[in-house]
Amino acid sequence: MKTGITLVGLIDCLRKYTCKCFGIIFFLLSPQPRLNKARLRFSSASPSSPPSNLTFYTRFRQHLGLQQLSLLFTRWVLKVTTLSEQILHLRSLANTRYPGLFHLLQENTQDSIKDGEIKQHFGRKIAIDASMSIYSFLIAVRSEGQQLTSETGETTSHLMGLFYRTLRMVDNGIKPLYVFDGRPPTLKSGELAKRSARKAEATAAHAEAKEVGTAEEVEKFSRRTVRVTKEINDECKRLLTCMGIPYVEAPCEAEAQCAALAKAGKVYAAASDDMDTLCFETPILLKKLMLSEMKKEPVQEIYLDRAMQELGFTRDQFIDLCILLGCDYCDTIPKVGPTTALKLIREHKSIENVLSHLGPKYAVPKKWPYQDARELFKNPLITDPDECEFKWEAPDIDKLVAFLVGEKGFNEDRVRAGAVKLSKNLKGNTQARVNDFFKPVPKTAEELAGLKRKSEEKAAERKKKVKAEKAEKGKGKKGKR
DNA sequence: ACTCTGTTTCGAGACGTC
DNA sequence: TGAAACAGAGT
DNA sequence: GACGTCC
Repeated sequence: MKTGITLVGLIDCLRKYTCKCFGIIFFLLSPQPRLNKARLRFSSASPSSPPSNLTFYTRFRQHLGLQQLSLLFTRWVLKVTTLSEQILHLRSLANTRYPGLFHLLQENTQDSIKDGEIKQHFGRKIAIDASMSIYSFLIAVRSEGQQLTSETGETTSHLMGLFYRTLRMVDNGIKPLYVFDGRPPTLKSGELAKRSARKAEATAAHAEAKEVGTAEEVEKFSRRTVRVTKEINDECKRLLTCMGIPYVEAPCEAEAQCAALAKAGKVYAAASDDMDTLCFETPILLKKLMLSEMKKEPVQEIYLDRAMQELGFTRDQFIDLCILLGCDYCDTIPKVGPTTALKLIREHKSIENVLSHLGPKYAVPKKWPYQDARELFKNPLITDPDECEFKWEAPDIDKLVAFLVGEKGFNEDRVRAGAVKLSKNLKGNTQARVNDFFKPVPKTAEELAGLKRKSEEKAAERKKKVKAEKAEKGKGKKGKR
């Protein structure tokens, strides 16, 4: 036995994770196991063609440096191979997200995307996907790799993140409305299966790292095993209630509910980094809302109507475009990327027409539920926005302190200071709207500037590429576009 | 030349102090 | 999980 | 802006 996972270690692992051996196999077969790269050598299995049982067996035997494996172990290997095929299958189903929609809008429209500052949204109500935020808090709010905890050892990272982020928003005059996830649609099951496989992988890798890996590795994998549990969600809801910040529960996807609220005019916009939200017809999408102040990055404001208008698309066409680009619900057609997708929809107007005019070069996935995906975008399961009651109220300071300080061990002064901010900004609530006077003004000046910025950026982007390659040579005259 | 695809790597919160 | 930057392949 | 702390 030279290096690598020991047989004992592996079996031990298996024992711990009987049902999760998915993870281990996945990990072992992964083309580039990140952990123990040097020690796991039999990793050349390509994702497209799972190794045969024999190949796997042989590799494994060689790896362990054994003449032959016991019968029991052989059986295990067989089982493993079967599982691995399933996993690889799952992986091949991996649907890509929208790597392109944002860029596509950037490059093909003039002013559907506007950069701004957080201050511009003073006084506005904004819907936020709570689960997304909470998830990122659980991953990011850490100290020395460990989540923050109360004295009793309960995680408090999510409360920490939610509390201060909400404070910051309120401080900027934003009235946040949090939207919690319900049950995911069944069409998403493929995606979810993929995720759970990944979780299993991470869990196994995490366990393995704890045994033989470095602290960094352990930390890395611990982040990947993060899950937003019901308890965590409930605590967050409780916190929001104490803070006087409203929330609603979506029957299904929070993104869809956010969009519906925005569409109905209940809130000004949906804030999300996920372009999916646009497909649910939010008139305005705010991207990178919270990054701006600290990192000096602008808040990106995306207008759906302008995007569609400039692309010359109807809503149906826009959705079809998004489906071609790739969404959570179904795969993409191989060889159809952003450029081709745009061209196809422009030419044929709908996926149906695209399909009937599609050359034989393109292999449409056999099971391609684009109609279902479309349906989900057009008629998502949501609660009628008119039935959503939400109000921003004064914080219940006593309860807030009891909860955060009493139960979770937060610093009392900080919590009280936060509560003061909440109360103070609530007063602006009734007055609000002072900034409405400002809005029309920037429209001329800023949009002009925005437009210039846009075209400059685009020009710069293209020139960068073109110039970098061609201007150097001095060969010069290729005014692209 | 253009497009699509695959690989790799990194970061992901918010606050205050210095 | 994903986004960005890069290299590679197919057309 | 680079760091340490929050719990």
